[in-house]
Amino acid sequence: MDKIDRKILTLLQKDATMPVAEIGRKVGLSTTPCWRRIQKMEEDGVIQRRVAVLDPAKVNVGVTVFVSVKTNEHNDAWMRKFSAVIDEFPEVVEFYRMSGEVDYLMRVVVPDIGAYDAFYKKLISKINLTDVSSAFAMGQIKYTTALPLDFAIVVDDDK
Amino acid sequence: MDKIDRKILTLLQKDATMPVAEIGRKVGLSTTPCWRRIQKMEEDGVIQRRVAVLDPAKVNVGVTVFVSVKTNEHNDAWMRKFSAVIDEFPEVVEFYRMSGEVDYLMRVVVPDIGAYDAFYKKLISKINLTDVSSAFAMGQIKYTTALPLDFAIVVDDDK
DNA sequence: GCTGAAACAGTTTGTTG
DNA sequence: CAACAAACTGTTTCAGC
Repeated sequence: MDKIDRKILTLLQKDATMPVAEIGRKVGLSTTPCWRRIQKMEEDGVIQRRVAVLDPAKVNVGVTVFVSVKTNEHNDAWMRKFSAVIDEFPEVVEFYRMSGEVDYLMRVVVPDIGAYDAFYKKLISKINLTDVSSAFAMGQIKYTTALPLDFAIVVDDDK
Repeated sequence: MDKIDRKILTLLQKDATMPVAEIGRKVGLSTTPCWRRIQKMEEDGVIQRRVAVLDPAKVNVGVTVFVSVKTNEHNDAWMRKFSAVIDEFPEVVEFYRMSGEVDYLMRVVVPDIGAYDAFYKKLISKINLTDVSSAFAMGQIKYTTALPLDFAIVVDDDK
């Protein structure tokens, strides 16, 4: 991974439809070497996939709720069970195991508070949760799928 | 938006490189009408863009931190200022205005705790924040850019 | 409004400097 | 390694149903 790879990734994180020839032009490479670099980063799994990003409001999931869960079950089996349950809910778009006060945190997207309540009831019917608290977002000020590349390890082999 | 549109979006949210002909085959449509539907959803802004999704660990941002901010400044001007500051930090990938206890919540991605500390110092040097608390994620169990389509309004004009 | 085919653009591969 | 060009694959447009 060198500076050119980073530039390529920056461009692809913004717009994955950009022709390889144009990417090449922008990073100072012709089509073939640029294409090979992209190919390699896909093989290496640096680029995981290319996806379409939708407008949440336009598909009627304009409300985000952060759900914090505390539990007494601090074991691997329970975590797997919980993960499996969450996997079945497409409205849970992010799910983290936390350190500190809260044990798990998830981001849930729904149309409105009513739909959140329905989700909540369905969730607690599927798994026994000790302590759940919900925080509603009044607005999404920033959301990006683009990761910062400032920390990426630059190997820059020979030059 | 009808059931076919939803199927198309489901496929494109998973893999935006799929040829239109193949999408058509999967939803029971030939290339042209399928292409027109996709085109229309892009014009309408339902599909916002197509992006490359990277592996966080492979670009050295394997650690997620949720940062909660409470403030006394409950006015629009301050919010704009705060937003503008946050926009400058690529490590902040999500930023929400919250209801309840916490006023703002952001998700920050960094390589390690040291980098988080550097981020934190830089942040508080740019804007005066009353009460900041950080919660570290020990692991990302689920992360998807795919929104649930179960809530999307089905218009289904004539049929 | 769909199908099928033709025209076009972009990708992918191979040959050469 | 990069450039160039040929072959291929997918996209976009258009005529006919």
